[in-house]
Amino acid sequence: MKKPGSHKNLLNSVEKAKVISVKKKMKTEKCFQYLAETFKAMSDPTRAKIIYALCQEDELCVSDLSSIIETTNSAISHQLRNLRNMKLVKYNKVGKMAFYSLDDKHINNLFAEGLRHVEEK
Amino acid sequence: MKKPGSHKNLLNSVEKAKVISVKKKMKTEKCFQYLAETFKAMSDPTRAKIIYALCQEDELCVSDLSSIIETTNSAISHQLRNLRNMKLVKYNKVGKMAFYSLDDKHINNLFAEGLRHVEEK
DNA sequence: AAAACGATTGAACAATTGTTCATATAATAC
DNA sequence: GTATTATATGAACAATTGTTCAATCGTTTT
Repeated sequence: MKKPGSHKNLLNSVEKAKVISVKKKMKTEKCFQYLAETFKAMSDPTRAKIIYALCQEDELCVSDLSSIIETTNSAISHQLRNLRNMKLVKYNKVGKMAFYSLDDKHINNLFAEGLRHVEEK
Repeated sequence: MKKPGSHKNLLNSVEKAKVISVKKKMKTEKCFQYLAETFKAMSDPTRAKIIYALCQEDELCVSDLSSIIETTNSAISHQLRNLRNMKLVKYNKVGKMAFYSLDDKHINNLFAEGLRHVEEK
C-alpha cells in the first residue's frame, strides 16, 4: 500500500540524507518559475542582441535597434513587447518614436556574467 | 535604387552615431547564439531545479533527483540529457546507477546571480 | 486634405519544447 | 535461468515559440 499525499516518498531514496538535506534547501515552485522566466528572457538570440545593445546605449529607438541587429522592425517590436511584459525594458514615446531602455538594473549583471561565461570558452 | 548587400543601410538610422557605435561593439552571431543557449539551459523550471539541487550536492543519482524535484524519472532523465548535451552536467556510471554533477563550473556563478536577482524582488 | 513615417499588432506558419507513456537496456538479486 | 531495479529512449502529444506578412494606428510633413 502506498503512503498517501506523496507519490514518491523518501523511503525509496538511494541516499536519504542527501535527499532530505537538499529538499530542505529547495526554493518554492514560484521561485523556480520566476528564475526560469528570467533566464528565458535572454534565451533567444534576438532578445540577447537587444539587451546587449541596450547595455551599450541607454536609449535606442525601434528602427535603430533593427538597423543594429539587422532584422525587421516587426520582429524587433514583437520581441520588445516580450521584454516589456517580462519587465526587462521600458520605453519612452516621443512623437512617433519609441525609445527603449533597460528597466531592470539587475539584468545588467546577469547578462554580463553570461557574456563572461561565453567568452571564457 | 537600393544599395546592394545590406537591406538596412545606415542612412536610414535615426541616430547614426549611436547606431555606428553600437554596431562596432556588436558580438558575432555565433556569440549571441551561444549566449542564448546558455541562458536557455536554465530557462525551464525542471532544469533550474536540477541545477539548483546539484549546486547543493556534488553528486546525485537520477532517482534521488526525481525524489527531490518530485517528478518522474523519465522527465528528469530527458532533461538530464538536455543538460548533458549543453555540457552543463556530466555523469558517472556506477553499476546501474548514474551519478550526475555539474560539469561547467562557471554555471554556478551565473545561476547564483540569477537566484540573487529573483530573491531581491 | 493626403502622403510618409515609426511603431504596433494579429493571423498564420513552421519549428521547437516538455511531458507522458510504453518500451528497452543493462546491472543486480533471487 | 527469471525477476527486479535504475536509467535511458522513442513516439506521440499539446503547448509554446519566433518570424513573416499584411494591415493598422498615431504622428509628422507636405
